[in-house]
Amino acid sequence: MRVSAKADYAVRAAAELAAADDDPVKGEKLAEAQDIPLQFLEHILLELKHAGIVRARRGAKGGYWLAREADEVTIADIVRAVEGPIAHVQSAPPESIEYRGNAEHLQEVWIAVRASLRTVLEHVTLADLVSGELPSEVSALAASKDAWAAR
Amino acid sequence: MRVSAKADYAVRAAAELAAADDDPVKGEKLAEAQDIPLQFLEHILLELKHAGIVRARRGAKGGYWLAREADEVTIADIVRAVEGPIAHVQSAPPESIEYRGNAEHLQEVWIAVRASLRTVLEHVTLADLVSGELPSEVSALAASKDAWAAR
DNA sequence: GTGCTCCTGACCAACAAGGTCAGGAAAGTC
DNA sequence: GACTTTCCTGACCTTGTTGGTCAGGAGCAC
Repeated sequence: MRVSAKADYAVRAAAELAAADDDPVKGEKLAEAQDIPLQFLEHILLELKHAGIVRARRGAKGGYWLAREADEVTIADIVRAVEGPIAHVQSAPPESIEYRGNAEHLQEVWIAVRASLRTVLEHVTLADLVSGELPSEVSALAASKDAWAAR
Repeated sequence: MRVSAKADYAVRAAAELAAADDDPVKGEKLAEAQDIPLQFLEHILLELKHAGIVRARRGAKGGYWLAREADEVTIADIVRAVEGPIAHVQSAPPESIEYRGNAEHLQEVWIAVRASLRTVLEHVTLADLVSGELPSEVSALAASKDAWAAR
């Protein structure tokens, strides 16, 4: 239940691309802006490219840019591109697991876990992230005092 | 963003203990009831014991039982005992990370992710799980059509 | 003392995380 | 056409995690 460095880096780089608004941005500039190891970032950007989220051109004047508008790319898209499916249990989707005995209703719990993750990740777009205007359900979650307490 | 086999096993075993209601249950019986490799399960139960969730006695008539009432143990307690903190980013709690440039608001997003996980995991108790009567927010999440669709 | 059951550490193979290194292949510039 | 720039790709590396197994010790009950 943790967020990998790769996913965090990917979202941060994508946020920079969203702010650059279709102008190609060099990998090196992204790496500097977000303090990410360049060569590692290049691998990540390649994955985002293969997922159809980002485009790229080589050579002078080359760089990376978003394949879609910033308000049509969600955090979930990016996390899935680099980490794979969200909220799998034992590497399988929760709807495919059969539980027995007293754990029978655990499936519904894991489904609810996935649904709750989706309500955040699929509703925040890169445009939201850059502008800081998160969807109301999300900022409500982040606003409660409890949300900031470690546990 | 996945649920490990260990966490899944731990919750399932705990559900069996919750149903047994303070009678010591042998590891072997738990392993059979939930189809978990016995020796692996013993390690997991040990972790639950160290976390103060479970108690145990050896010898004939020995076994495991819950240290607290089933309605006072949440899924979050169990997941934390075996997987560590929920929703850490790059192995650090989201409230401790500083984001720069266009990713500045990413912190709020990760905080919201953690909060949304907590609304599920901290509100479902073992008693809820065994009875099948999940808290209304949770069953609402699990009930929506979308929640069961793979993506 | 003799089983029974938990407790614990050691070990193991496979894989993921988080990178680095080295070179190739396009795109633009002169 | 040569040269530079920048992306593209695969190979490699170290460390830790996942998902276990194995072997023995320690406490409890009879």
